[in-house]
Amino acid sequence: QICQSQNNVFYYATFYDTNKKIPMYSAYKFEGLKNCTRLNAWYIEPQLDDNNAPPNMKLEKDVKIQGLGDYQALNGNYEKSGYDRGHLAPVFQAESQSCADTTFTLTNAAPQNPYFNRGQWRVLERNIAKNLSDQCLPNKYSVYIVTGVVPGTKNISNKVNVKVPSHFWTAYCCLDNNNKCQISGGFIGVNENITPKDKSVKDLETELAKLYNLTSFNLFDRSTEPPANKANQKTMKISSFKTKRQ
DNA sequence: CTGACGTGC
DNA sequence: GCACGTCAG
Repeated sequence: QICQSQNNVFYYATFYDTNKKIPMYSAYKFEGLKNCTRLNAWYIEPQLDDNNAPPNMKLEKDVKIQGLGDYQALNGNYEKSGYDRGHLAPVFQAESQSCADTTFTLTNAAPQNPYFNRGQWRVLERNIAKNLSDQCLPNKYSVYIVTGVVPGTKNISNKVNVKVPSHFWTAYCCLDNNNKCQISGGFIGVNENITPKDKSVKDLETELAKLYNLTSFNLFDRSTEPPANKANQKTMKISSFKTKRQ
């Protein structure tokens, strides 16, 4: 579990698989379209490979620790792989420029078919942002989005142990003053440039439980109580995994 | 940094 | 034509 931060300010949360070296999901709050610009570099998270490192993302060239890359993907893993570093928490839906900057960390990215990333997935991110802006923000709902992947069996390349997702999915939930979800929905698509399928949260949970081989899977916190307050006083609703055994 | 590419509007 | 999200050099 990583709370993505720069200078100790936290912007969103990621559940990262250090074995497969891709995130399972990123969860964040949507506050409208901000026209943020993109970085042209990707950060990494030193604390994954070094327990003593502080939890702020850094540029790879500024990190000098032994065993770098043992527990996370590095930029070189993606080079000439034929895959994009596809954002989970996207730039397009970021709440601020600093937030957009912090999405450029490899723990928030997974190998994505470039035509899918730049094609149908991009269209989906934009459509969701527009619908949420029209339907939820004017009502003063708090909008939470969680975006994740289903790991496939393929590695990004012969020698590099970074798993290529079989699917990308995303789900949103608009909470009213009483923390009740008033508007919600989701999408899932295979990692090819095919239009992702529209799903209710419930149907998406059922499909994901099957794909993850879990007994149940909850995208959003079922409780009406706000979750433990963390991460810059944002009440982030994190999806939860319930595994058969762990 | 710049230039380029494919997608989709 | 234009915006977008990337990549290569």
